[in-house]
Amino acid sequence: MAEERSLNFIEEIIEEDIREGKNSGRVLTRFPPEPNGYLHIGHAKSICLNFGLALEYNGKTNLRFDDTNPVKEDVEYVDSIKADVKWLGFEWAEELYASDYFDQLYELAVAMIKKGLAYVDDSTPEEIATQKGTPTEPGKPNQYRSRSIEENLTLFAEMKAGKYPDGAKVLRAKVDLASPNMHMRDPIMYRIKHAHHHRTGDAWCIYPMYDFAHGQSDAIEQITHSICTLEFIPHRPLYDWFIEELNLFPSKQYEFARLNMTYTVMSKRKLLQLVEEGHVEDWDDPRMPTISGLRRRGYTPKSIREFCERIGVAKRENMIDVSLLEFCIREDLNKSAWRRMAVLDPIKLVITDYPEGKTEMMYGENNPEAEDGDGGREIPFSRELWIEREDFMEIPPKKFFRLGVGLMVRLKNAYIVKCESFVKDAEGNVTEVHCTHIPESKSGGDSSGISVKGTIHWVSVPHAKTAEVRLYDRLFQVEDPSNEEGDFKSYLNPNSLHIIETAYIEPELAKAEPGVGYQFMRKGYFTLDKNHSKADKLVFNRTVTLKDGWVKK
RNA sequence: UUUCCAGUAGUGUAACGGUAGCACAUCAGAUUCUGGUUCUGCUUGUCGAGGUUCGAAUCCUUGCUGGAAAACCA
Repeated sequence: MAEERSLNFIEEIIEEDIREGKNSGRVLTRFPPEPNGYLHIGHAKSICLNFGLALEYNGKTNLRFDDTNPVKEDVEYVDSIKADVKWLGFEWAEELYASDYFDQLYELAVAMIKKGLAYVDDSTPEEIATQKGTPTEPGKPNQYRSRSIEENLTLFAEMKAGKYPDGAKVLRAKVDLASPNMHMRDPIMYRIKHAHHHRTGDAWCIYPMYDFAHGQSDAIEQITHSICTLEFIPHRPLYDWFIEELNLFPSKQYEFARLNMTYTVMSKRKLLQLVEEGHVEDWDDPRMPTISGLRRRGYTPKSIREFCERIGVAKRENMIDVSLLEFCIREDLNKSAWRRMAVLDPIKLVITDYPEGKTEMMYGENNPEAEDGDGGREIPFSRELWIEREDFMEIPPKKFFRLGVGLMVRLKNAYIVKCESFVKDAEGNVTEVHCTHIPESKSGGDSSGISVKGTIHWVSVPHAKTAEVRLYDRLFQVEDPSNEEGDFKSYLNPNSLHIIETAYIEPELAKAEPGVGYQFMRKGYFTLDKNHSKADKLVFNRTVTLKDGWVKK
C-alpha cells in the first residue's frame, strides 16, 4: 500500500531525469560545506535533502569540503562537520575536498587561457569593481583584457610560482562585460593568497574562487544534481558556461530556499559573533541552532530528520515556526523517554498521619506510551516529600486541580492525600504543606473509590538526590532578529538561560546517562549536560517543556 | 527603478486546467494516576486587475508586494 505522497520540485526533476534515462538513471548528490564554522539546523535541511534524495533514488552522496579560502578554514571545523553529519545518521560515499582538485583546477584554468577565455588582470579590487559597471550600466574592458594568450600563460605560471604578492594580479574569465548578470562580467577565477592551507599546506599561493571550483568539482565527481540555496541562482549561467567551455561532465545546479526559523539567527557569521563575544558558551551552547547545540540540548537525530521532512522543500522564502521543531522532539521523546520525577522549585509536604521513619517502595513504569510500560523502577516514599511550589495555592481558584486547604490530589504512583493546613515563615512564604493520606488509595491497589482530578509529582525528602537544572528559553526576543533595526544582538533574550542550582531528583536519576532523554513528569524533557555534568554533580538541560494545556484564569 | 526568483489559512506545504487538502500553531470538548499523550470538533487561505476556457490557485498580459544579484567570501 504505497502511500500517496506529493513530490517536492527537486524530486520531480529527478524522477523526470530517471524517466528520460538521463545519466542512465544514476543519482549522485553532494553536501558541500565550507569548513569555516559549525553546522546548524539550516545545514541539516540541506543534509537531509541531499542524502535523502540519494537514499530515495538508489544513489549516493559525497561529502565535499569547499575549502578554497585558506584564511577562513580550519580542521576543527572539518572534524565537527563530519561528526555532525554522522550523528544525524547519514553516510557519505566519499570524503572529498575541493583542495584535492587544485592541480586539475589549475590545468583547467590554463585550458581557459589557451582558449582565449581567461586573462590575467593587474587591476586593484577597486578598479575591477568600477570597471564592472552597475546592474543598469555595462562594464568597460581594461587594457589587460586584450593580453595575448602567451603573456597570460606566462603571467599565470608566475602567479602560481609565487612571483607576485597578494592582490597584485588575478585571473579572470573573459565572458561578457555587458551582461545584465553581474556574475558574467569577467568573474575572477584565481587570486593570490600566500596563506597556509589546512590540507595543502604551503604548496599553493593561488587559490580558485568559488565559481571556478564548485562547478568544476561537481563535474569531476560527476555529480548529477548539485543542490544549493537560492542565492546561487545568478551563478547558474556561469556554472553552466564553465562546464560548457571546458567540455566537462554536465552537472546541473538546482536551488531551493534555505531554512529560516523564528527567534534565532541562521548565519554562520552571526553565530560566530555570538560565540566570540561571549553571548553564548560556545558553538554547542544548548541555545544555539547548531547541530552540536541541539544535540547538547537533548534533540535526537530522528527528531531533526523528521523536522526537515515536515518543513518541505520549495523555492519561496520561508520562516518556520520554532514550535514545529519543538513538536518534533516532543513527538519522539514522548514515545521513547523514560519518565522520572524531579522537583525544580521545592516546598515540603508532610503527611501528618504517615509514620515517621517509614519507607515504602512505590512502583512506577518507565513509559506509559510503551506496551508494557517499558519496565519500571522503584521509588522510595516517606512521610516528608518535596513537591513543586506551584502545586500548592493558599487561595486556589476554581478548577485548580492541585493542592490547597481542603483539596485532594494523587501523589503520582503513591497515595491520594488531602491538604489540611500549611505553614508560613516570617515573610509570609509558604514553607510546608500538611496533608493526611488515604491508606487504601495506594497506586496499583486502590480500593478507596475516590477519584481526584489532579496528580502531582514528588520526591521523598530523605531519599532525594540533588542536581543542577538548566532551563532554556528562546535566544532572541523577536521572531526575526536579522530583520530588525540595528544590531541583531540587541534583541537577545536576557533570560534565555535560567539555572536552578539545586533541584531534587528521585534516586533512580542518579544513574542518568549522557545522550539519553528523560521526561521529568509534568516538567518537560531533560538530558544530562555533557560539558558540565560530573560524577558528583549532575547537570540537566531542559530540552523542551511539555505542552501546557493549563491556562490560568 | 536593470536582471533574476517567488507570492495558497497565523506559519509551512500540497492540489500539475476539474470538490482548495495536510501539518504545526490557535481555540473548544472527551479521555487520562503527567493540566502530558490520545481522540473529536471549530475558526482562518489562492496578492490585485484584465484575458483564454464550459471550467483558472494552475495558462497569458499587467500591476503590486517580498527577496536576490555588483566581495581577490562560499
